[in-house]
Amino acid sequence: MTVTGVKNFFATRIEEENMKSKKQTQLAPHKSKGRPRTFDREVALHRALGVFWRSGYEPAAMSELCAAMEINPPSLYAAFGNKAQLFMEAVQHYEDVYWNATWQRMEDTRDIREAMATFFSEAAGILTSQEVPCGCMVILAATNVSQEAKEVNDALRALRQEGRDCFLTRLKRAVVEEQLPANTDVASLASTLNTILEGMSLQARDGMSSVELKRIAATAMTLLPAKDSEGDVPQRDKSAGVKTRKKRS
Amino acid sequence: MTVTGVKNFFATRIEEENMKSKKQTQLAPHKSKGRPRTFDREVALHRALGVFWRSGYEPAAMSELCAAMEINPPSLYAAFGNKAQLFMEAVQHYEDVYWNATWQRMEDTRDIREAMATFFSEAAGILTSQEVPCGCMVILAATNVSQEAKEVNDALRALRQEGRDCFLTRLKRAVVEEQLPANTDVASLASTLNTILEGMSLQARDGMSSVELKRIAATAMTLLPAKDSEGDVPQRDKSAGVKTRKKRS
DNA sequence: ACCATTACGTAACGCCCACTACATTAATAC
DNA sequence: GTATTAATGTAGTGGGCGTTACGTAATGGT
Repeated sequence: MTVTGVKNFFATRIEEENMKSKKQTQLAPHKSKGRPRTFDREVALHRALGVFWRSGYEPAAMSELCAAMEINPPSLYAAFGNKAQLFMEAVQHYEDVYWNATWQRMEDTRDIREAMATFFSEAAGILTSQEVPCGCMVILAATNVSQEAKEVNDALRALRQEGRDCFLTRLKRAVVEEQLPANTDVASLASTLNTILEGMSLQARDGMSSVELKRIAATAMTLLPAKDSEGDVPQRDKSAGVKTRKKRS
Repeated sequence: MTVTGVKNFFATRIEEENMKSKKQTQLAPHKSKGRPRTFDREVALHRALGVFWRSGYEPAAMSELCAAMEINPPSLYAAFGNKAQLFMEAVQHYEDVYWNATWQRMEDTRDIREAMATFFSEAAGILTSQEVPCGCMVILAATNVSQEAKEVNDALRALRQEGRDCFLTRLKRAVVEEQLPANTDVASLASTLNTILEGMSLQARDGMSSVELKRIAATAMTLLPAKDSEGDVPQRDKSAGVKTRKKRS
């Protein structure tokens, strides 16, 4: 959902294997002629994801990736193209495995405050889910890269922008559903929430615990303006008045 | 003020010149015997700062630095030691030139809301002051560095922590001065403000304008709980009591 | 059986990095 | 003057990076 155009950032795909054998990784018999590969492509990709997540894009050396994936350079290049393509595929995998469900849950949860609180709480968990402090791969893995990795950074920046847009869409819906005041500055609020998410990612990389991050998340929830029944700024109150549920896949 | 121990992170200083000739850069006559240097050390340092700020620590190549500083490698190494020491000196210079006044102003401003609003507004200006999007050097210049640059990253992490501590100290004072409710969770609030500052830095590096950043800053100011005129309950207090306030100074 | 095709392991390739020998030049000390 | 000290420019150093030749091994097609 949040990730739409990742695979298209590198149009020249050396590897089109997933076209002809979509589901098979190692179990299904291979249709093509040559020697079959001796490693599980998805397992290798997942291991590469771990390296990229912990080290970042440029500090992750191909030798390190090869060691973690337990394959040699020629196998890696034959299966994934090059470092940038491997990284972008790892990012796609990362979003699918770690974030998509959480984003979807934010969209599905009716009450805006519960939706946001749950999202940020879960985010705090994801950001600290690795054994080593990492933060969010989309946010951090390509910061401070040299000029030649600009394409990768641009791709990740687009994904970060998608996150901000998700916040905005969700907040707009909350206004329509009268869970937020009509005069709420949803644009600034969405940007601020996205800013906090990115900041939390930096904090997580600095070693902040999940508990502390969730405390920040809880504090950030006070950014959501109280629903004005009629007056100005009363206390927060949740008498659920949900109308429609916009499900989008 | 915020920067205290930068110079001590690299105890082995090749260059102790600033001990024997503290103020002279090029103007004052040199006391020592040998051939005098033909470049202004502070000017060179300032140019190095620009390169590090825009490129980050590791992407900044020594060749790039030499070109910007208009000196050759041997002169650079003789004057600054090595890349890490040059960077830390640039960080010190960066704090002095760009941030110290702003931090100090936050401390000096009586009203907490005005202090915070001014700080974040000025921060938005600093983060976008370079021609190229950069963000904050302390926050971003050493993210995603390889293992061998860990010392540099640790030094910057300590500086980031100092920033959070500055927020905390200022907030505590505001509580004492009864500008914030007594039950304010100053620890979480300080962490959240620091998180937003770091997030703003990432946004700035992604190209966000000063205007948008200031909009975020204004939105973030709603995090500050309203001053309770009497014993009312102005702020949510669901996270129980807060302990573990680490006082460090 | 034989070929075409594909993945494999070994061993490198060229490039750029931070860093430095070395001879030279320019100042002070005596 | 001569000696001493220190900064300079040229031209490299070794090392790690991403990537790839190349010969071999293992499959399917016929």
